Amino acid sequence: MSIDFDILPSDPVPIYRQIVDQVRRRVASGSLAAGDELPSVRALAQAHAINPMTVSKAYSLLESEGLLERRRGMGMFVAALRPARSVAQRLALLEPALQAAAQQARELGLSAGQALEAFERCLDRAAGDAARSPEEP
Amino acid sequence: MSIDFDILPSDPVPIYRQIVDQVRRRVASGSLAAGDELPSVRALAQAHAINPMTVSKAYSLLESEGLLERRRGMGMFVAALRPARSVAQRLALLEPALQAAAQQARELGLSAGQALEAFERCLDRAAGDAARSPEEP
Amino acid sequence: MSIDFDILPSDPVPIYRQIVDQVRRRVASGSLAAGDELPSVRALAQAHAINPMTVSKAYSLLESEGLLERRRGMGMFVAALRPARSVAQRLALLEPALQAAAQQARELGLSAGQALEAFERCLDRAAGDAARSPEEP
Amino acid sequence: MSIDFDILPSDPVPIYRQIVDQVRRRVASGSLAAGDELPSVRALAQAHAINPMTVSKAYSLLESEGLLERRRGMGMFVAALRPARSVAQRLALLEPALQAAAQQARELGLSAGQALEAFERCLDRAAGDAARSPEEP
DNA sequence: GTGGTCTAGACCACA
DNA sequence: GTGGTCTAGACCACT
Repeated sequence: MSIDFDILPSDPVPIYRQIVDQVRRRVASGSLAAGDELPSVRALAQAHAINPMTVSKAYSLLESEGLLERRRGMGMFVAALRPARSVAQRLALLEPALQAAAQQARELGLSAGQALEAFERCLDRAAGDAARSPEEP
Repeated sequence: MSIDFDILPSDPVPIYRQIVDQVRRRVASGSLAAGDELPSVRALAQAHAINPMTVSKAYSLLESEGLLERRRGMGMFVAALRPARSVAQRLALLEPALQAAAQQARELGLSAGQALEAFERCLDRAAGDAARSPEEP
Repeated sequence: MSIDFDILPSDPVPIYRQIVDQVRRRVASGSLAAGDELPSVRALAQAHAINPMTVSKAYSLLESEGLLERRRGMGMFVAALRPARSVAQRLALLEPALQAAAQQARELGLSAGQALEAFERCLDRAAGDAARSPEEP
Repeated sequence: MSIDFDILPSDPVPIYRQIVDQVRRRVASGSLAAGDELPSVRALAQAHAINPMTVSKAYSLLESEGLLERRRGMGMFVAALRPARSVAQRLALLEPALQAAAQQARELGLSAGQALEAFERCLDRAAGDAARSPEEP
């Protein structure tokens, strides 16, 4: 309930990386706020049928990054002093993915209009997939 | 000269994959046409300070895929009977990159409009970077 | 009031260990003398926002070690027959910390003189921080 | 020959941490210079009879810290642009260990002179342990 | 050859 | 209950 991760074991990007990336973005967006508790290593591992060490590795990375805070014997929490970032900062985090897509579109000889239209469809689908979209009432 | 690759050794996607993907997309778009010659393994390796075996692996993959043709003593060429693909086919190749970006945008709490706007800027920049844009004069 | 602990929850050394070590050293130096009362578990826990069980664990260790004495309903006291130790014994307790620092200094390529000078500054600062220095008026 | 680590499996500080700390200090001192290759994960693991994953964990931390650079398929190297640090910077790295020792000395009721003398003996011993001291001819 | 990832499971330490 | 550390060993990917 507090947070559900999308883990795709078959994805080429490693599982621990999927966790790291999702936490990063959710903290940036404020959907994970300072002080929030994360699911325990064991709970997350069991929920997705992955190894606890894989989860632990992700959490450790996020801790050494200053995004999470370990409270001994109690669990992992979103670090204090981690306010949600501004729209500009969040757009900067999105930039690399957009640039990669733009380069591919160019190499594929697609027009900007064609690429934008396809992206819009993807965005609609992504919003629909979410349990409840943050966009509309 | 005929073709310049964007190789980023520090990118998480392996170098040989970067080469393979770029060739695939350029053949799909027709910017590499049947019969065109590719840079020699040595030339490409030297130009980007990468291992010749890495280039060779990429070319071999593309050859076994039927996209390239090795002419002994002469080099690698785009195989005949490799017409550019339709727009729909090329959009399908672009899809994965767009979906990844869309998911990230959602996790970052960005609206579809904000994401689209940012993507448009990336497309403009990508077009500007190209020696000559395939879209308009 | 009688004794103030330096507790750093983020320190890699566990909290209960920080308490145990500080009590041990203060008893060795005589700054905690036989019969002195220690702060109650609750008081110490509240003062440093730590778990009472953590304090309790530290006190229990010190009790089983013979350093402290639990007087029912009254609190914890420094055990009788616990004379301050000799300078040589106290230096032996300091040794591990000095050896660790010496090894680090060597790995950092610092000369003995540079390390000693820096240590002297630390000692001065530590003396200054103390309410009243045990060395001179 | 290139680099030998001091690994003490019985030390309370975890093995991977011992490796991380030693690399950090050696890079700071210049005894490991930019571009130097580190022992391979497997070699280091075998030499000290520890698990390759333990070494790998240490190297990964150092990489994410920017101190080491992974060259795919070739090994780990000290990152470029990692000049040895100034004496002041190296003293700053030594500071925490010195402060801990100073606080302990104070709690033990030892005079600054007594602590300094003991530290000097430790430094002499540390220098003697080193194969060849960097201090004298 | 190199490092990366993941698993399964043990054991420890902390609260 | 929590996370941390380590092992043993498999499999993958890159050069």
